[in-house]
Amino acid sequence: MARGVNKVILVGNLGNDPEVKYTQGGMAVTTLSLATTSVRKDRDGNQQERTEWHRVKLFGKLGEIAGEYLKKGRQVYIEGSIRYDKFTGADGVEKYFTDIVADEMQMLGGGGEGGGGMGGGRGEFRGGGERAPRAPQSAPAPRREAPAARNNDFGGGDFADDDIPF
Amino acid sequence: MARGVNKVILVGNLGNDPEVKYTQGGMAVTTLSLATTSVRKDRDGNQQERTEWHRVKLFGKLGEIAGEYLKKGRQVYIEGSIRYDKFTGADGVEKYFTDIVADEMQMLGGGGEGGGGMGGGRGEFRGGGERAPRAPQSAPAPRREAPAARNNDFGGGDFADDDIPF
Amino acid sequence: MARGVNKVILVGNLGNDPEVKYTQGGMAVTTLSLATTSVRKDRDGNQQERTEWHRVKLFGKLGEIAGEYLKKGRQVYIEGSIRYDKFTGADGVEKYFTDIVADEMQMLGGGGEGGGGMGGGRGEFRGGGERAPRAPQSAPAPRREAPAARNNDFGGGDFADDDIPF
Amino acid sequence: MARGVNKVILVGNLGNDPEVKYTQGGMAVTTLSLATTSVRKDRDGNQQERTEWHRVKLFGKLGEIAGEYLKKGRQVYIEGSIRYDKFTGADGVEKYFTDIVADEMQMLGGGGEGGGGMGGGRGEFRGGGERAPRAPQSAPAPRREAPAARNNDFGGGDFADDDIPF
DNA sequence: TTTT
DNA sequence: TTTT
Repeated sequence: MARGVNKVILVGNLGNDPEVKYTQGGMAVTTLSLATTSVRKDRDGNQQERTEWHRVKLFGKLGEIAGEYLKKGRQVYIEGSIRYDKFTGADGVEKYFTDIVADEMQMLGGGGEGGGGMGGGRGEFRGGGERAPRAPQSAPAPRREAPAARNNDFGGGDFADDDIPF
Repeated sequence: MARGVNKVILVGNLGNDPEVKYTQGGMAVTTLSLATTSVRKDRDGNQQERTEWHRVKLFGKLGEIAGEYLKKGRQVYIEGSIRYDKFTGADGVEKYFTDIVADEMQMLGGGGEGGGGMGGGRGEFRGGGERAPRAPQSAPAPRREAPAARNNDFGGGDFADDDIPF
Repeated sequence: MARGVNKVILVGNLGNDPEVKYTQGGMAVTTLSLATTSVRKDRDGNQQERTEWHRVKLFGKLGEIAGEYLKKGRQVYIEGSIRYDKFTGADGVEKYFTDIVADEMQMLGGGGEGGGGMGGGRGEFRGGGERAPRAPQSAPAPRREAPAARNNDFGGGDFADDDIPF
Repeated sequence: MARGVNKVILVGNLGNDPEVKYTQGGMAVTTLSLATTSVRKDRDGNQQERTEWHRVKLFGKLGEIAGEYLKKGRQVYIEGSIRYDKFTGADGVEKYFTDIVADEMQMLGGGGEGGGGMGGGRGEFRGGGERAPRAPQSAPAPRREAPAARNNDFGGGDFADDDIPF
């Protein structure tokens, strides 16, 4: 990436269960509806609330993990970037969409029906857009240990370089 | 604010001069068009670019300062939050808008026609939505010193508390 | 503030109960010990963990709220800046300290003894360094509603300006 | 990474040229001294400045690029995490160090001797800790195009997946 | 030690 | 010293 920074950090609760789809290539594309609420006082001193509903997209392994562990009501930390898209419908009307493309996810404690999920586990995930196995059912089995993954974490490489003073 | 985090950090260049308007109450509402570009390789190994154009809104004093110092091409750091709005047009068609509401701004060196602006000065600004004087011309005069302001910086207060070990 | 960005975002768990002190001027100064853990694979493919312990300082009302609601084990979101300090001890030896000075705090669900605290409530706080009342006992009484506060939130002002399209 | 968020975002100027060293394994380890300055008013209404000097470490390719393009005075955007270290000197005295470990870097316009560097180009870099070629001189040749790299960008992989709607 |  |  280059020329610019486009970074979004969200902490919010899911308004619904994640929606997982797969591309023809077998890559998971998961969509979350995430609420963040802010409060301020109006000029009469009354508290006013406003909730933003973010549409968050998670690709590849990150999307699979989200589909596996997140549930409606769950609180989650998302780091990603904003993407604006425009589509022209069959009726010729242009439609605009704004997505948050996640490249990191961290489940937070408690909240909603999914609260405590994963046996109370909490984990951070950074999943990549790498091609998922063709069979989506092969999503990662629940692990006892809090799973960890992140976008652009291409397993191999020499990053496990003991030279780096971790 | 409460229940959630909704934070955006952008570093980009202005596609146009800032557009400054004033509310009936005399508050500045400035709109920036800010580009952030990312690069990736497609499956054929070719570099692909994608540019997002963010619509950034700055209110009050922060908006005045932006209107005063920013120019097309200028590089700027913005911190704020995402806001989604929906309007129904006269034709009954719903239109969606996504804005980045700035609560901090920092001019960065160089870039475009405005490059070096402010006599080469660079400054961070945190402006508030506080009501501006009715006469918009009363925007802060250019200072030799890099001006500083930020949203929610309500001048007075006891924040200049020497107890705080700065 | 000016010329630069110095921003820290942490999500971690408290290793101990908050430690609250008061300045002569009556301002709360609360210190948290906050753990963040990262995991990586070493070159032998074994998972390695590393935990950073951050010393987080919260001043004024924000410090009072932290002292009131946070407990050992609690998960919390902190936004602030890094501050490096050097002191010379009575023995003439220089000692270095690094603090995270919080300007926003958000309690997250679950975790530790304090888990669920506040009647299960969750809240975001932005507290200021404004001078606290001389009597520290006057910390905000627990509210049923998730309290909200933030640094530089100087209550009054005109920010509750209905002109701003919240 | 897992269980926690430890994120730092800095925009500052280099106080000196980068210092590049190499591990026995041939990996670049570059150190920057980065200044961020904040301003506030003391209780007498006088402006007070305070500068933090951050010690930023960049490993692998990211370190090579930093050593190649950054210069004293240059303004730079850094994203990374905080790492606290303790060493015991030969005299038995414990010494503490705090580093910012970069995982993304973005050169910003203007500033100091290096100002405009790279033929006026500006680029974002995300370099990895991947093992560099044994011969450090083989650092990437200056490119006309703003180079791009980031930590954990393990070149190959399937990330160039045209399925992902970029 | 930067920058303004 | 936390958490999983």
